[in-house]
Amino acid sequence: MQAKLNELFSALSDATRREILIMLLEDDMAVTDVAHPFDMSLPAISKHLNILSNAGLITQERRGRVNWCKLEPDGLRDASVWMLSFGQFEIPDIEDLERLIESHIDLTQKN
Amino acid sequence: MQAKLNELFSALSDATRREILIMLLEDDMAVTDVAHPFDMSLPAISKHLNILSNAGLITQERRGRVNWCKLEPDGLRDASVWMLSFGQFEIPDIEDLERLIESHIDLTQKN
DNA sequence: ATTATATTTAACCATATGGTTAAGTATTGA
DNA sequence: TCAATACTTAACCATATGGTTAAATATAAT
Repeated sequence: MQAKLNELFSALSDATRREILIMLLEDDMAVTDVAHPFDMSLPAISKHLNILSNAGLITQERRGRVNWCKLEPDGLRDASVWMLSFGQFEIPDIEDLERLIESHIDLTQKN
Repeated sequence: MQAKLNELFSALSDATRREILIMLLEDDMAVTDVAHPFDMSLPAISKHLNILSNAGLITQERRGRVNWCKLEPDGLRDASVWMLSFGQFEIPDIEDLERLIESHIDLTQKN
């Protein structure tokens, strides 16, 4: 359990990886397409995707030469259970939430 | 924002630090007392506490020679907002939640 | 004044992390 | 069959992380 949480929170602690997750909210993507918006080499992105896979946040399915990346919807569960059971955070301001959701949408549309 | 989230998730990615947070749910504690249950030097714990402070998860208040550590109730807010806005995790099984909360209680009582 | 307590700072170490480039491996298209 | 595409693997590098011990600092107690 602790090891799993370490992996999960650690995977979430990198901004590139969080952006990848948000991109995958829209749709499944090939590795090359995930890499496209980033100023970073393909192997670097490949590593990030492995980290997200190992944390259970995405799955990858190879079809031909394309490796399709998709969100694992249950991936955040353990982390969210921990945070809820910890129970010390405020119910977030609904406007914060809306602002952030919109910023995700801006992000996925600016490409 | 991204830097703040990096710091937050990164602070949460260590099991020692998560345990410290859970201990502080019970009550404010002096650094030495925080260190007590861990098989780790005092300077190591001191570093962990700094990381938690910088992430905004705890505050420290020096009174005399004792540095009192207390939970910062709003500390998890940004992280929880991000996770909620991401919105892809299941509402956790209520039994998972109860089991975990009890495990926190066990933890704080076994001392 | 001296000593004990509570904690931090400094210097160090091993391993982990996040990036790079270059080379390797399948698969697809011409 | 040959070349292009879509990756992954390997080797490397700089910096970060999480621990250590030893020394320094500040307060409290004797």
